[in-house]
Amino acid sequence: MDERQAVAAFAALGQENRFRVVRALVTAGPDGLAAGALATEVGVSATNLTFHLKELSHAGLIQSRREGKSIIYSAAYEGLSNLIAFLMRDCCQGRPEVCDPAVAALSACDCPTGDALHA
Amino acid sequence: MDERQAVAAFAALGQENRFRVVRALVTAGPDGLAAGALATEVGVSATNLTFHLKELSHAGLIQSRREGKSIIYSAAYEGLSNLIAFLMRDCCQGRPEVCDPAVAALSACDCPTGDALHA
DNA sequence: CCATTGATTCAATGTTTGTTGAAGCGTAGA
DNA sequence: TCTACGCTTCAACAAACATTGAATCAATGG
Repeated sequence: MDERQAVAAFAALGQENRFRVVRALVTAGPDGLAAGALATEVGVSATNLTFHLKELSHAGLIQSRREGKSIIYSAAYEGLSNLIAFLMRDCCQGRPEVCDPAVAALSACDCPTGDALHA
Repeated sequence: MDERQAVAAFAALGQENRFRVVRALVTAGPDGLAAGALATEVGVSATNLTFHLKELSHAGLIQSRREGKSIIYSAAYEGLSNLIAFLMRDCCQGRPEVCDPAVAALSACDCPTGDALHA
């Protein structure tokens, strides 16, 4: 991930409705959510949602697939992790002030990666 | 850090010139850089830089202090790490697809935190 | 084939954001 | 105190962004 992509991803996340979309999709897991369900959950019109979904897709943070009449959106985990990795690499630079708290947060997390850090 | 703050921080980083400012300040370390030096390094006018610095300061990503005629800006490490931590907590949710690569990036990093992970 | 449902495209609009140049404020040195 | 320097404030403007409603497209069921 280069600077241009990272900035685009940050810009995509720097909008309330888009951020909520990503959050909802990450929470939903790999199965994702249909556009209609997303619109309801986030509280925006279908038209407006489409606009934001395009933006997020272009930033590599989400992906979509058709399933019958619905279009299912899901989080692009790789894009998200690349963004975190880029942020850490960029901020780390020999300074634990930034990285340590991030790792601490990860350790407190309930996921397998967090568990591994406990060992 | 709540959602509102996180979105503001992402929006702040989602602009090329602002992103470069943060990068330059993180690289510069705790000593920071004078506004003039920053303007030169990022390649924007003094007026424009002030605009972006205000934006970043308001997002909690940088801080400033006066030193003689100059005003020295420096990275707010706490704000940055809070952002990373928030992103990881929000994205992790029991899924190693996101967290694992981030940790891998950290491990490859040359900083003390990365070194600790090697052990 | 027609009607219906789910989602996108299009055009229009109001709002926010980024950029610029001129003017102003604070600090330091002569 | 006068001048120079560094940075910020202000006002103005252009560009980008977010939102809306009407029209359109794709898939399904009767």
